[in-house]
Amino acid sequence: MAAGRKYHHGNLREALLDAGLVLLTEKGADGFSLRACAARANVSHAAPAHHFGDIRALLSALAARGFTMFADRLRTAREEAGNDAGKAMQAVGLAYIAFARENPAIFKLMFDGQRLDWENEELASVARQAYGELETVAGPASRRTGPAGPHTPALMETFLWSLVHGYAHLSLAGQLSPAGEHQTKEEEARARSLLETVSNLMLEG
Amino acid sequence: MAAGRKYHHGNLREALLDAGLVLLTEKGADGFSLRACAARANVSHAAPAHHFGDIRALLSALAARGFTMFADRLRTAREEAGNDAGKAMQAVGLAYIAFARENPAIFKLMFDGQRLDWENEELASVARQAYGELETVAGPASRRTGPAGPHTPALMETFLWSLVHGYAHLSLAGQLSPAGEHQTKEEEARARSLLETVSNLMLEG
DNA sequence: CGCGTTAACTTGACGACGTCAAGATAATTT
DNA sequence: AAATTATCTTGACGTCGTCAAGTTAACGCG
Repeated sequence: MAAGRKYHHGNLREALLDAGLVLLTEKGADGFSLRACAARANVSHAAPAHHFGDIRALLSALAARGFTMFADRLRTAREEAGNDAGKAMQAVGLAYIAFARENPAIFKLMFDGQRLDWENEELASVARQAYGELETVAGPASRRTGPAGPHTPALMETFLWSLVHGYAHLSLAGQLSPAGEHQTKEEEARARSLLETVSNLMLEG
Repeated sequence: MAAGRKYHHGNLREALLDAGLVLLTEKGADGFSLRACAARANVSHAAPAHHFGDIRALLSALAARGFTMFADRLRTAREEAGNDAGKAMQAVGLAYIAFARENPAIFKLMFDGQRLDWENEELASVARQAYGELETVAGPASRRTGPAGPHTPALMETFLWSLVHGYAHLSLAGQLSPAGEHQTKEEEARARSLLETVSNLMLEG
């Protein structure tokens, strides 16, 4: 057995999640693997199997952690924005995009859908929490009548969600800045004016 | 050497792309691999290396094919919608989402950004073409003044793009239908009313 | 306290993957 | 016809996720 490690780790499950989070944030999705997680937690390559049946379960638990951080971030933004519906919507939208840009690998994992097990109740629960924040700020945009039918709450939520999620995803894919440029500042400004426009259209249109 | 194959394929490059496209559409992203492409084209596992230096180059060429189909689809939708700006915007938006739902693996590949080589000029060119369709239908929404600053063309393009892309991506991630349900019909209707609302807000707001 | 049971972890193996190096074959050029 | 070059094969390497079997330590029970 390799040097300096006890047979019983004691808290391997959490240690593997910590390791996974570090790998994802520091090395990106390419640097992540089950074996790399195990190595970083100082256990053998097959140790994770006991706590997570397969890599799908590990990724789902990681995504759940991501959604928890995500929901916290959105909630904080909403609370700090106060009672102004427009400001709240903009703040939550910007927080959504900022989180994606600051945690690209985790964000992409959270919305993978292919590699995650959505039967996992913890994952579904924390994801629902994050969605709740969008519900809250999109709610005031709903009304009984509109130019093209009623603006139901569900429709306004999908509207806002699609918009900020699309912006975030396109930004991570490098589609919003001309090839390879790291124009963080400029993209931040674009996101801001986009959300100003959107909140105006949704709330006053 | 394995039975029934000639040493010189003659058109291996295209055959590999065909194979890749079939694998992606039939087996999904998990069923795709360089070796699987080679096997399907009836050549050895290392044959692709000569036409595509690495898997990145093969994926980029595949994505380029995807963007070509995509741009065609968007252009057709726009042309069939006629001169009504609202109808055109809705038609292109719906085509964007429909393409994603009909070609999930290719669509995800096209917007991966991690696995693609955007220095590849063919890829960049066809992607630009697809974006041109969005430009065309988003253009009429721009105006010099708005409630929150000017609605520049670039802003309206980003608006529309983010919205339809976000909807498409969330739909593929299974986030828009409650867990595992294949509500194609219902999601189609949701997309339709969403785009009606959006085009109204963008064009008349 | 001691002993058996069980949980936690290791070791080694398997097939599949992308990539590289070396060799074989066929088309092209001279 | 010979030499060169492009194309493709074969075999190998290290890495990956997963499985089976063995080893160690913790826990429950007499």
